[in-house]
Amino acid sequence: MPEPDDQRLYFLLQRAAHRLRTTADRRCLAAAGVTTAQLGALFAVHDEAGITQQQLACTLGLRESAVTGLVGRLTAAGLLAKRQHPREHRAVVLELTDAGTDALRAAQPEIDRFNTELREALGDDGFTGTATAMHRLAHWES
Amino acid sequence: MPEPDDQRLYFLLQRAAHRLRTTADRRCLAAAGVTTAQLGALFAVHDEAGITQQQLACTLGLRESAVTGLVGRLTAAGLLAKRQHPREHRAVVLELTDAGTDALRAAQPEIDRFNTELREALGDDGFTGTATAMHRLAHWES
DNA sequence: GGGTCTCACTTCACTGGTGAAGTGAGACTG
DNA sequence: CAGTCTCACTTCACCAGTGAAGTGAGACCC
Repeated sequence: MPEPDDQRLYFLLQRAAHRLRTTADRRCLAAAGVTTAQLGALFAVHDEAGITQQQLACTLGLRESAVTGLVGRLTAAGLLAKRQHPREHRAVVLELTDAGTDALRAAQPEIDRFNTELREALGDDGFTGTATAMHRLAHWES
Repeated sequence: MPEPDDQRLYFLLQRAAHRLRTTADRRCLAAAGVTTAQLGALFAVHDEAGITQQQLACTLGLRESAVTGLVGRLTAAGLLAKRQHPREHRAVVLELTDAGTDALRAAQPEIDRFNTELREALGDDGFTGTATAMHRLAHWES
């Protein structure tokens, strides 16, 4: 029988996301010195070298101003490098430094472990079902 | 067939949570002048008048320092009042002001609408399944 | 009576996000 | 060729959170 709390999916989801985020951030900081938000950016640049900040914002689902900050912290940490775009004077292209690649490699096992634990916690069916639901919500219109 | 993205439940969940949060915040700000984080605190105080900041932190799943800030903004806005605890000199007890009650009432329809839309987007089964999963993750050990 | 302990709360430096306003070099127009 | 437009990026004020260190009035023990 669902309690009233179970009706308030929104608050439940926010709490779960917050819980997971702090846990994962702590682990990734210990393992590779980066947060999961930073890892997301590093992964995006790894998957598409020479990406612009605007494209990165779109990929991560953030505003450009958020990306300015995120990229600023990553370049300050020496994990990312900004270069001028060959054709578009306003744009910058982003690339991983060696240290960035190292950080990505150092974090990978922790990410895999975390995902495995998530799968164990939810069961295979719960895991894929939740992934589907999250995908739907992330791309939900209005 | 699940794409590789669907394997990375963590990032998917963070994106969905972020998406929902910004949308819901925008709507609640327009309807009642408060964010969903603030609504969470107001609801908690409404459900348990005379709650302390420590209990509130526990209820919301936050650190006490986060609650200091949250309560500070809410008292500054005149939605919450701090009083001295009758027996424990260090503690403060929180209570809703009339304006706080009004804000809660103004936000309620928006919350209900949002939850209904969520249910429509996921389907009844998806909704309850997701709620169960979120509940499990929010109370997950380690 | 004085010293120490307790512990709810606060403060500080930081990450990470929004949204609105600003910037400025190149393209485009007359 | 001067004026205007475009638009990727930046800046600013704000909200929301962590984690570590600090604070201080009352309780407790000699």
